[in-house]
Amino acid sequence: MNSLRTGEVAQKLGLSAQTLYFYERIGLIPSPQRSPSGYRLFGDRDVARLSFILRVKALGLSLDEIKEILLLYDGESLTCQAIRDRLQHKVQELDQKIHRLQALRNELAPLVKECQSFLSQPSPDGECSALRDITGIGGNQDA
Amino acid sequence: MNSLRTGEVAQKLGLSAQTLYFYERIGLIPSPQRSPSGYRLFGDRDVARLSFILRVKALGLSLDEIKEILLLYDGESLTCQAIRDRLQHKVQELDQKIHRLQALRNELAPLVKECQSFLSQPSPDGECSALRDITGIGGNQDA
DNA sequence: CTACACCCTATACTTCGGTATAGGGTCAAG
DNA sequence: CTTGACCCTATACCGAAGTATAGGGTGTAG
Ligand SMILES: [Zn+2]
Ligand SMILES: [Zn+2]
Ligand SMILES: [Zn+2]
Ligand SMILES: [Zn+2]
Repeated sequence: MNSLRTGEVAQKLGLSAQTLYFYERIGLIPSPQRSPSGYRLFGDRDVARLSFILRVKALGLSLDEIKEILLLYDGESLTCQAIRDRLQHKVQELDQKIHRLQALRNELAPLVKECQSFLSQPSPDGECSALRDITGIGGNQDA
Repeated sequence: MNSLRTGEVAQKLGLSAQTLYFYERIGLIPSPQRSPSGYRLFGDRDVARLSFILRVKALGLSLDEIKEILLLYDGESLTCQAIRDRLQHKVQELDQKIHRLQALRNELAPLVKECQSFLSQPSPDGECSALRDITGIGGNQDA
């Protein structure tokens, strides 16, 4: 029975009003009721749905993935299995992303070390090997 | 003395011509010489610069970060220290990103496990606790 | 009545690293 | 001379998740 206006919901959930419009536009939430003058009135269910969205978003799911889950929910076919499949898929994606980033990190880190040791103990030829490795050119040079 | 046309450079480096135009537009590479009829003619230095860009991009630096380095290079102030600072900064950013993703992963994984064990051995009340945790609502429900 | 806070819609803009398209020019072979 | 491969510019578009702005309506307090 209690209904909140856009600004109140935004305040409560830490969103902007624009974000609420946006979620409505992309079909993540249904268009809420309106007051006679056209103001949105969000009921408890609307707010609960938004809370769910934010909770799951914080777990790292994209709005599209959340929308998929909510479609199942709306169709009353949101099962344990469906959730499990999606979360598992997401975990795998996260693992892949983590591995890729670690691979990059492990290529970058040695170069830093190399530069570091060169800075503390320059070799006689005056050129850091990491700098040379990266540029593939050597230090500065013209034409 | 040998100069390549756009398509040849693109072919050689595994880029599209559009990408070359794009790099030129954003100032990553200088506008190369032109033939009398207006065709781009990339010299050895141009190709070397592009190779550098691709090499460093493969290390995970953004085009903006690469541009910064190239500006130093163009100003002949590309030092070991400058490179080291940038790479170190990047490594730190990668570390942060990795940690964030791992935190997400570690929040998600237990939920998958919970659903998994519920699927193999449903509890009497017919509701998976992970499903309840996530939705904050329980299974399906209306108004 | 008027100021002000709040609300509405529609549209454009943001970042990033390009890709796609439209509409035209150049050049060598046949 | 025409065909076809190549080149040019300018512009729009992609995904993701919004943010910003313009231009207007509503509701209440003084
Ligand atoms: Zn996926
Ligand atoms: Zn160095
Ligand atoms: Zn940074
Ligand atoms: Zn479950």
